[in-house]
Amino acid sequence: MKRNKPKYKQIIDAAVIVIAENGYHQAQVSKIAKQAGVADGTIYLYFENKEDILISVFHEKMGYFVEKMKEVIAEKETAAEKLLVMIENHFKILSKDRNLAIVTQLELRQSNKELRMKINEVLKEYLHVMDDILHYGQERDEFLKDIDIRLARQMIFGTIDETVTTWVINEQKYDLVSLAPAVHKLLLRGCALR
Amino acid sequence: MKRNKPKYKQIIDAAVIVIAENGYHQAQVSKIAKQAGVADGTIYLYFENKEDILISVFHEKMGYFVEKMKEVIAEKETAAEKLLVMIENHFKILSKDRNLAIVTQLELRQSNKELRMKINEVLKEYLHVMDDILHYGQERDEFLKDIDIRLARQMIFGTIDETVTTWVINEQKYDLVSLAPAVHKLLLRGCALR
Amino acid sequence: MKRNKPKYKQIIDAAVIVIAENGYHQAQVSKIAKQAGVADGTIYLYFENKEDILISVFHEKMGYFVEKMKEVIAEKETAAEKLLVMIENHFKILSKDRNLAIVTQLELRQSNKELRMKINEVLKEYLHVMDDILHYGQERDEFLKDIDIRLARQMIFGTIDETVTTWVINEQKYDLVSLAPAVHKLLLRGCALR
Amino acid sequence: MKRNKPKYKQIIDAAVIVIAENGYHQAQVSKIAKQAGVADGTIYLYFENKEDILISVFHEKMGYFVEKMKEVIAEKETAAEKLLVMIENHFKILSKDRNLAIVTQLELRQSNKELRMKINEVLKEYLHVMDDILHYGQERDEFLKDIDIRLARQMIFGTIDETVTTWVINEQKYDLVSLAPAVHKLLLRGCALR
DNA sequence: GATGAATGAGACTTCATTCAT
DNA sequence: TATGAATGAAGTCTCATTCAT
Repeated sequence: MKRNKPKYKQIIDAAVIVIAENGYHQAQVSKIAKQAGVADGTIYLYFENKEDILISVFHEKMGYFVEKMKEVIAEKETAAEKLLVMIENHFKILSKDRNLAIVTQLELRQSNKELRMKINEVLKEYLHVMDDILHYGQERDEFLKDIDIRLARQMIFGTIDETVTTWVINEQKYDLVSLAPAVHKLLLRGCALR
Repeated sequence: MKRNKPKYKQIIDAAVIVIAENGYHQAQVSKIAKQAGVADGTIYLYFENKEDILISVFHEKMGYFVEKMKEVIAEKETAAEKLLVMIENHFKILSKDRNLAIVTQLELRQSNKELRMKINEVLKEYLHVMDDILHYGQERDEFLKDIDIRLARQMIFGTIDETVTTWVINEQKYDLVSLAPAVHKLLLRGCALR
Repeated sequence: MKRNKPKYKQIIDAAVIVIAENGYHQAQVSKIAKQAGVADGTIYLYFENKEDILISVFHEKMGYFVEKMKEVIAEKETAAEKLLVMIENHFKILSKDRNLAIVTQLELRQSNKELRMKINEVLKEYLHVMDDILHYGQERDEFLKDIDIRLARQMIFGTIDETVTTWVINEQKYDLVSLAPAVHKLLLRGCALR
Repeated sequence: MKRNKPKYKQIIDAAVIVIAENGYHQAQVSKIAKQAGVADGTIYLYFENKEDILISVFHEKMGYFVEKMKEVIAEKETAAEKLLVMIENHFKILSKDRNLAIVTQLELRQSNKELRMKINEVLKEYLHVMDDILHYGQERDEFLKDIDIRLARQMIFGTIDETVTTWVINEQKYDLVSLAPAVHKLLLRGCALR
């Protein structure tokens, strides 16, 4: 399995750095190879083509993401708490790896439709985690029964994503993680007084 | 003023069609010219360069967007109603012009960072409209006083945007406009029972 | 005769200014038209094509050049004196019209082979003036009988031309005309002590 | 060092041939690549851009030129002899490589101002060789002490250059090298009887 | 005579991918 | 396994010239 060889991860990590530093359109295969300390041709021993590198970047990082999420969520009892730790950890992981944040929020979105479709496939697993929390909340009578799960998930993901993107665009100059409680509250309670 | 000449709009409209049908990276100037029924060189009598076409597409369409929004919002009394018509009209406009929806939600996001920065400039005006509604709601004691306006706006925009994008990715096969009330309710009330 | 209409000269003069200020390759027909205060299309009522403008520039200016030369030369008795006033006037005319100097010494030489061949045709008349002086000098026993007229003319023209070009490249920052006597002496006496 | 790899010289030589045969403005990169027997892209492994090819052509050939000159000049005792062998060799080198003659005398002069400035830098070394001979001649009391070195150099270079250009324009149909003694005599003795 | 909007051909350069070593 | 030199397709933009008004 190529996935487990050292050069595989070496190239993935090089890709994140090169894309973050140079932007998606300036991340040539030769630059990634140089950053990874291998020859251009070596890339093709581990990846089908350039697109495969980018998908693998997302796959690899998102895999860790979802795994981590499931872990922290399982430790909490209520749906509200689960949602909070999910938001917190989403913010934490991207705060810790600024390059990854730039790559996922800005650069990878410049890829073509086809690549983005494949990225969305990977994303789905994360979206399912959100759906699970929502169902769980409804079952426990924490969340409204009549909300449309898909819409609620779009609200949650859209809000989190927009928040992170705004933070990245503003060059990460404020603390993202500390926004988690307010975002959490907003998602739970909405804007209205009631 | 070139902006008012018929060929200007002709080219803008051609660009939307070509980008929607072929994707951002396959929208060559020659294709746009052909679609617009003009010579390649004519494009450059009306636009500085290819990027200028794309910015102008966004500018032109978003200009209409914001104008329309301000109009329908002004007609409503409460902040809640204003928010509802904003969501409705956002969905309506993109539902009516499916090509535009594809272009704004998927294709234009593939542009490089520089172009996206310029697009963001245009977007800001729309975001201000959202801020205005939020402030207005707080003044009228419709909305919670302690919510962070920026976060709330990110929730609103993020949710709307994510909803439209999901709809476009699913090839627009369900009715977007009819989702407006549910999205509106979610944004106002959140997920929780309270 | 178009040559005598005011717009003809207007365009010629505009061409000299535009070429001097922008360089040969940046002297577009539209710029010349603008400088001349006419529409692009009007150019083509007076000139066949762009090349025709450039040849005409040279023709028109060189016509004056040769005329002036013949005039001042006729006033002198000896071949040596004739040569001196020729050099002096060559330097004077180009010193007075700095734009023309730039155009003839630097810019017009960037034209293609074909155009330069045509320019050379125009130049020939000037070269004949030099030949005439040389023959006259040999007849009067002022000049060596055994020199090859063509080579001598190449020396005279080459030296004058190289001197003017060096002066233009050095941004005309010293007085060209005052070099005339030294150049004259060099051409007459050569470098050697004898 | 790319300069020493075989393809580097291969491309330089191809450029000389293509420019001589097609003219400066018709010397497309693709033609040069074809003539050199490499792919278009290969050109860019050895040269920054098209201009770089042209500068390199001049640099490479002129380097040989100056080297050769210094060599033959060193072998002669008197300034007059040095001048003679310089003229002879200038004529010889260009006579032997007719394509190079066309390129240096006609085609490369069509380049833009910027490129010509860079070419002039390379030329300066050759002009210094002339200056050295002139100084040497003055020290040895072979040449007049009161001549202006720069003017004299302009005479020498202007004459040689004009002679070669005339020969190239006349399609090289007479023997250039045999003109060397007469040119030499002219430069030394001038036109006058004394 | 005068205008100026429209035309459309043409070339430099990049970079993902290959393959002989 | 690993290398890296070589490949070659493909697109933006300029500008001389035309011609309907």
